[in-house]
Amino acid sequence: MIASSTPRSRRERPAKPALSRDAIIAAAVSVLREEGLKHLTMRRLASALDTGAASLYVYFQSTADLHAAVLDELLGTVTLEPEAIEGSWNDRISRVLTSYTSVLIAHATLARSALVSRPSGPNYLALVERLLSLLDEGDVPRDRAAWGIDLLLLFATSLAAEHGTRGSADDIPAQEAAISTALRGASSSRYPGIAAVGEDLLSGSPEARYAWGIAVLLAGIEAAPRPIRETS
Amino acid sequence: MIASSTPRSRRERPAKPALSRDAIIAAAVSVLREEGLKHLTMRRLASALDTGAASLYVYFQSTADLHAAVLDELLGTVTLEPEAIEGSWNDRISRVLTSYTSVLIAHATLARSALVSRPSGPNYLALVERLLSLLDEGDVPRDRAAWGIDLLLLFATSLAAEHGTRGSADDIPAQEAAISTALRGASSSRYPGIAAVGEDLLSGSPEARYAWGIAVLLAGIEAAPRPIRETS
DNA sequence: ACCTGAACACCGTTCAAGT
DNA sequence: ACCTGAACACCGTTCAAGT
Repeated sequence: MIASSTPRSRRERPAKPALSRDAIIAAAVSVLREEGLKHLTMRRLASALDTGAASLYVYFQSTADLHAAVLDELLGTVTLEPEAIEGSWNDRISRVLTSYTSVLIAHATLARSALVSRPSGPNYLALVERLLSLLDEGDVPRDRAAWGIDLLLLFATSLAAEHGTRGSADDIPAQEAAISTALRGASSSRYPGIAAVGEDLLSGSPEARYAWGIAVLLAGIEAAPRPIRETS
Repeated sequence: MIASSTPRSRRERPAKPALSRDAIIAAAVSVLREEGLKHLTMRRLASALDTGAASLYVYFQSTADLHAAVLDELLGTVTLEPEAIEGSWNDRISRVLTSYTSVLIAHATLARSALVSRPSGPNYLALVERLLSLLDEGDVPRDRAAWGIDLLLLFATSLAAEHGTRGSADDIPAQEAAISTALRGASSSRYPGIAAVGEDLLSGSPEARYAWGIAVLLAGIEAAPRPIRETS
């Protein structure tokens, strides 16, 4: 009578894959692509892997840890060597950063993770390396390049974070309308400066503003010497 | 027998204050100060106000909406007119932005809200107004000032968001150690640029880096003309 | 109009117990 | 060592019902 639990050996279905750090990251990326970061939770991911949430804690200490790993994975798709070789080093830096930003924007909310916990994986290092060499091409002094990269990446990351999750795409117009109304409605007696500048505070496409931002940073990095801490 | 529910009229305790947008914001700020944004939830806030979470939805559409209101409230404490009148306009701008950043840092995670949904309340407008006038003092062309303010505030906000919630203060050293190890461990054959720059990628106090960042932006804003979209 | 309790549909993380 | 189910302590938001 002992119905020995036949192990139903030959797989009856896609053979539940063995758990591993890489397998989990792969599944996480696919959940991210299909449902967004909001749904990339330990529980949701576990169910995608046909296991329980607790099992994931063998591989990741926390949700933040998981997000960092996923981010590093995505950073692998950044284009470090743009096709077009012509163009100044400025242009090439700008293109690399644009690629970085669009990867982050595509995966929305993830950019905010990047802001909170700086990545330090191999793909991030490769990006830093590339930026360093481009700044070197432009004869930017090494000490400024070192700090400048932080600024450039912070800017690119922030813009992605901003665009990233302005809620669902639906309320972007609503929100811009709010800001726009606030600015336009600003009484010119209380806010004369704002009234004088007017529409220009909001003008320009995101792309134009982004490009100008990079230009400002590069010009500034070339112009502003690093502070010298000297004991007079 | 009808024990008419005596309204126990004269207050037996601090007289539950009437609900109102302002009262809720005040309570929210105090929860924020005492427990941090992580605990500033609809439910927690409701219980501080001795009511149910559902009641708050009469005044705020969502948690994001609530956070925006709280942020605007805090922006009221930014120092727009530093005492010391001496110093260049550069210094004064730097001081205003520093005040803005420290307000955001003090209330940690909130900076991330600022990144996602740009504030548009009166206190934010006052800040923009002040920055405009300082840039005007520095003879920065109006069109560049308009876009430049965005850059300056984005930078200040991002830095606050970065410092804001690197998890609990405990693991900041751990995280910096991770980055530091990653950078130092970077094989000099694979990452020659990083190896060459070395420690300098991580050098400097946060304050020095912040100050340099502002200097870079101001120099860049003065140097980089706005793009002209001309139909040749 | 405002307020409420209860419900729906979720979370992260821990832990004792199994293999 | 790895995996699991169940539990603990929470969430945001909606809704019918009350005042």
